[in-house]
Amino acid sequence: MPIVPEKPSLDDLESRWGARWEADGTYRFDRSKSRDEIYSIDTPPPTVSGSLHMGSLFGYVHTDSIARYRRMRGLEVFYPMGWDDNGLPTERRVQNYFGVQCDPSLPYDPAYAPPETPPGDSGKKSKDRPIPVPRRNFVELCLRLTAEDEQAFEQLWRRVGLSVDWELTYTSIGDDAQRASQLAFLRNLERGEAYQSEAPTLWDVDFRTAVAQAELEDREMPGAYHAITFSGTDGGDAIVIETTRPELVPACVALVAHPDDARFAPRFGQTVRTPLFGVPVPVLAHPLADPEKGSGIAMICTFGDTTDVVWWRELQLPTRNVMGRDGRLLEPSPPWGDDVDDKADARYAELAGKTAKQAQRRIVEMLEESGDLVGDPKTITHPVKFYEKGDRPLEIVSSRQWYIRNGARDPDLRAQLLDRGRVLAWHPSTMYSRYESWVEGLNSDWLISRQRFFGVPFPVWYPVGSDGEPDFEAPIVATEDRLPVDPSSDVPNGYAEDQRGVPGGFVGDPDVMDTWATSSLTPQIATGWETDPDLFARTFPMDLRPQGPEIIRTWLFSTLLRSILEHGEMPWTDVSINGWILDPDRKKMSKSKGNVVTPIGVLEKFGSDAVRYWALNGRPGVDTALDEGQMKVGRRLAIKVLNASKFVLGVMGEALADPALITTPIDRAVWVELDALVDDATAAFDSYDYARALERTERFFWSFCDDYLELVKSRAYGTDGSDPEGAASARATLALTLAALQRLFAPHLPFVTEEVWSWWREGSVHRAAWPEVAGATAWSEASVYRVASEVLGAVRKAKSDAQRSLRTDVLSAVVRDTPERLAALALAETDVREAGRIQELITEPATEFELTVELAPPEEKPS
RNA sequence: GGGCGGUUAGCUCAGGGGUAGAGCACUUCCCUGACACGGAAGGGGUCAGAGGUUCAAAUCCUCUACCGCCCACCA
Repeated sequence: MPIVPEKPSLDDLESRWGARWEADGTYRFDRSKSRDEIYSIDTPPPTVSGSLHMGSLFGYVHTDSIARYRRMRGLEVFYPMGWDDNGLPTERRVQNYFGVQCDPSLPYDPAYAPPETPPGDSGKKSKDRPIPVPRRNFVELCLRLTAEDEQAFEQLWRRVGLSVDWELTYTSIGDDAQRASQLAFLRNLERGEAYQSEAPTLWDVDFRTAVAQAELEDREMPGAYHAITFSGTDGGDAIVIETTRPELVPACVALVAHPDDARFAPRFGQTVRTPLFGVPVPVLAHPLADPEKGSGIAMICTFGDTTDVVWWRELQLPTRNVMGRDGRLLEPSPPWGDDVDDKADARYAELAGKTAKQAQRRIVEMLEESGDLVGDPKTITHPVKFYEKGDRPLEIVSSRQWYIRNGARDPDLRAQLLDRGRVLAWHPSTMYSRYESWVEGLNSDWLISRQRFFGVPFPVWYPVGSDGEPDFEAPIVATEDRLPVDPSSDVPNGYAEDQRGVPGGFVGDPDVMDTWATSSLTPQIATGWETDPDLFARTFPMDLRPQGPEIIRTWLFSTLLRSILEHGEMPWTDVSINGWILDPDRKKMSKSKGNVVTPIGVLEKFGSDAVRYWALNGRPGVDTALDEGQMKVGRRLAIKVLNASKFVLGVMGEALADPALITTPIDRAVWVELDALVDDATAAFDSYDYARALERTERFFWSFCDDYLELVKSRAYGTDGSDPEGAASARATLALTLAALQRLFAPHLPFVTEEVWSWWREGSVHRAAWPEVAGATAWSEASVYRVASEVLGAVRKAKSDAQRSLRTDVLSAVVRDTPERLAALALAETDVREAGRIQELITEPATEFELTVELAPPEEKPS
């Protein structure tokens, strides 16, 4: 006998069932299953940066619904969680939170304690200078803060009902992740896929690190074209160029125009002199020069932008570097030879030490004084390259870095990556084009080294020659059995610690890897690559990679690349790309406006199922507005599930969902519709369209409550005992439909479905079998259910129009409709009359549906 | 500059050759024996614009406009 609470409620479902699932191990991964019985998910490790926002919830809920669906389909779901605690966001947060800054030159202090009253996450920048902290102490602070954040995230994920197996959790800075990162790197190195190179590199002057192509973004910035005169030699006229970066005039190594540009063709091969410094530079031709831009001829500097790098490389120009790694102009003067203006060094000295901005102001004054500035600068806005997390434009400096080949310089590899991307099942399919345009636009190999502190170090040392200089051409690599290693504290085989940094000894590679170098290995890290071959064989390649659209070029591409390089196969078969969260009304949320929506806040206000309902209404890949209205609707749905379940269980008693008992035509008709729903929802989930599955299920459910329950109520109660077979049919249909609906809703509303399932079924609904199409057949051409629903609805409308209660008796009702539909109606006449309180039902053939009713007169109210 | 989406009711969005849909908001009614954390009903739309294909277009094709995103060597 079902045990139904007197007053069902959504209160506390999260904590009650959350604890029960944990205790029962409901989502525990059973690793005895074989690969074809397993569904394996490459969960995105959220960046543990201290803030939990609604965007974090959105995509994860989508994935969870997919995971729950697959689990109910009988697959064992491998659903781990990872934490991305590696890298710059953490470093930056630790700096701000504790008011410290890493100083790698300081020795480790085992007794170190952070400031007693750290500034915390107040959001205000401390006026105090940051306290310098040794590197290893700094890393410890990072670990300490991320551990707290990871707790907060786990609590949030549990609350929202993610069905992950929390025993499978990994972190991107943990030993396993470090080992995998270093191992994969060593394998890349062995196969020649990783290499070192000294080259011009995009450089963030604030973070003082190199930056990869994938981390760039353009920002529209104000700038100005400065027209500047280069005086001719060899009897030629002066040439006017336009530049937005006049401060780089001292770095100029040539002028360049398009080979077909008749204005400059006579000057090709001639020499001109730079203003102020009088440095002779050649006038050259290159097809990349755009005759339409500026004055049609550009100055090439080392280096103002990436085009300069191309020209410098392809025209084999000398280097005249002026930009320092701190974003200030270098001292002393760049190498410009002897044949220069007498005042060249003195003039440059006025610029040296200044930031690019300051230097620009000064050099413009100098150019005005010397008369080399033509007219006033013309202000423009133009796109400037920034590191996506940075605040100042990137500079280009020459530095030694590690790279991994990614197809940018290898047409065969690029073609292979495009082909592989095409066989991935993209959900939605249009997302492939983003991958394609990224791969087609790759212009450099993947720069994986970063001049930072908190990250996975390169497992590499360099021998130090007798001159005290490291030999970068002959790296000493760690052996695989020693991983993970930290070359700044570990010693290479065959050396001793006292040989560190001395002639004839060694030094460790000081850099750490790009976070994507680790994140690109999440499939390997999660599945136990090279550490747990048994697990690896059961879970790799994985089935699904869910992720956001903004990291297709980073996470998705790099993961695919490394899997192809290491395993020669794809890391997964399917990828689902979730949409973006938009603020309500596209207004920016801010604390001052008081309209910030926090996950915890809405989860408490509406309940987890309601918030999931909102998220799951966002179509795959479609940007979705944050909408508390949808959460309200979700809450109402969850309450309806409680009440409808309570009612159905009360009416049907101990009835079985035995199809053989379903003999009444309208019950058969409902069963047919249920079959269609199951078919629809299953197909939707199979194509990763959780939103469609939810929408269809919800639509059926409301009609089931409004119409079917009303229609069969009376018959199912069977109070007069006149139709025992009809009562049994109704009860069996109720049982069948309720069981199906509870399971169809389970991936979306895990808490309320588990609650109502527990009232009458053994075990978790989340381990119950997904409903199957039964192959039901109806007893009538027209759907008895639909005709009866329509008549019932018309009766309700008539009562509502008359402003009468739905309890009002109908003395007589005349239904006009097609003969076919009237025949269908006849099969449900008793149910319709009971539900509508119709005393006499008359039918007349017609071409279309029409209903007229005569209502009982209102009762005199007793005074 | 190249590409991908989008434009449907006041709002948030489904639908995708055959009479325009849902929820919210609004109006009216109903405390009916599951549900007032309810329920019933109603008003409200030239489906961005223009052309084309078709017996029939919100839906397919072409172009235009605007919005968003991705990519691009950005002097």
